[in-house]
Amino acid sequence: MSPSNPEKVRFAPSPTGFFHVGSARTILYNWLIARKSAGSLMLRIDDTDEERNREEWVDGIYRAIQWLGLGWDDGPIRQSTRIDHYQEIAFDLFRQGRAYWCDCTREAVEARKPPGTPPGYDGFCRDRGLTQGPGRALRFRVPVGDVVVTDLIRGEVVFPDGSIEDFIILKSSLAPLYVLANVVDDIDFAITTVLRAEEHLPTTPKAVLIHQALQSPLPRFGHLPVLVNEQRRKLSKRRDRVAVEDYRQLGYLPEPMVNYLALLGWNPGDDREFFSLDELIEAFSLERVGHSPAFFDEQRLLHFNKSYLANLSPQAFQEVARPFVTSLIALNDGGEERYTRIAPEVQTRIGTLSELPTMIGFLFEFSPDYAQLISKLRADDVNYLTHTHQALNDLSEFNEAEVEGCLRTLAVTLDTNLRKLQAPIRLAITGAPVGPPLFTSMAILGRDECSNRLKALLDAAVKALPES
RNA sequence: GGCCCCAUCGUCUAGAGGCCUAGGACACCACCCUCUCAAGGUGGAGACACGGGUUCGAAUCCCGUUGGGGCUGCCA
Repeated sequence: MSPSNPEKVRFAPSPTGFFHVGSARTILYNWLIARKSAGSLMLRIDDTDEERNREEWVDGIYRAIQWLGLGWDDGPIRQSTRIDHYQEIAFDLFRQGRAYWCDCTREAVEARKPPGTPPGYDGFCRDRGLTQGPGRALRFRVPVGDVVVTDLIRGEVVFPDGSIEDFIILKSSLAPLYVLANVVDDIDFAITTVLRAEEHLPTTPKAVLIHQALQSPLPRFGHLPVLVNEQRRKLSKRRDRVAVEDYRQLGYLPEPMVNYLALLGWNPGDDREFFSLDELIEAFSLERVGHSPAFFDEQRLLHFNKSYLANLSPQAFQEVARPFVTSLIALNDGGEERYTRIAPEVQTRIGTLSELPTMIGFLFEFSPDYAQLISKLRADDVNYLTHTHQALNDLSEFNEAEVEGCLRTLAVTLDTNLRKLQAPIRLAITGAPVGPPLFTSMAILGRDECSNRLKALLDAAVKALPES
């Protein structure tokens, strides 16, 4: 695809909660368009609703964008600092007869209409010639005629005459509403393309109308399919786990998150599924964005995370994983070395970094529930453990190869196989039936610690089952 | 209720009238590999919502039905 004209796009979240994955996808697509066209992305904080905004959410937005590895070229600008400007524009609209003051309460509007009538404003104050005053909001006078929205993704969407009510652009408190503020900003900052979630499509004709009233050329609009949960409902901060921050804490990496998000609603047209940011810039195009809602599938996200973890260099893996185990490592004098040795062994065994402490904790602190371990022992296990304990003590050298050789020989001697023999040993050494490779783990722990752990389980077992 | 959007395996999707016996990926199942668990390898099961058109020919175009979703706030 040949480079197009530089796009000026914007990402305009409102700080009313945790930054969520839908927002992450929206800024990603905007960012990709900006980069691909050698244009720019503006970050705009839509904080006109002082009731619901909180400063910590603003910080959350910055942090999340940074974590994702994205960024912005212009801003951040705060709509809350431009209130006067929006008001001036609104007053202009009033002076031009494109807006009128209205003192109807919601209740009054409902009371006027016959029961069962659809909700919505009835235009009561349209021609009352009200002037500005307390309790009066400013409504946009929607002109007669269909409104056509040309959408980059969906084509022409027609909103028939009469389907758009006279909507409020300034509250009675004179606080501007978001359609107005957005249009004014999009004009002032010469935004060329407005790319946002599909839930905004119904308000787009209002934006178009304001642009026309302001005699400003329209930006291009594009509406991305919404992200839905298992019940196929729009992802909700209340019902669903959607906070980018949550995924970060669970041990998801930003690269697979971005990669997964890119593919939710867009596809490259071939079978590729792994993309770096640069490759995304190269491959991305709005033409290949889908039309239908997409389920945010954690299972698939996990797959991407796991793949990325597995493909990290051992050093890189150690570094990204370290924050999840620092306190564990500190528990043991040789903790650092143990961590370094075990890290490569678990790299392909975890889906998220938060699984790490459970998987390798036994190397740093060990206080298993022996009663539970004993309940997992099978008939021959005490015998196996006894022989293993002895054989390992007799070993001249204690390293991974020696331990493995010893146990393989022992398995033959005991007329069993390694699979069966290692099971109780693993329980004794790691405290769990599954985990990292056993021989490596034992070598890391050293002979004494292994011996102690084997003995401990043996003693506990003998005490619990005197007959064996 | 009104307006709008959407409709291919369970999920994300490929498919822009014949290349489709519908392809890939996740998940699932089986087998192989294997010190457990993973990873890796091989194979399997699994979808064009329905009904009418248009056409020599439809997953692809049109209409309708059904289903799902979004909006319907002096929120964004």
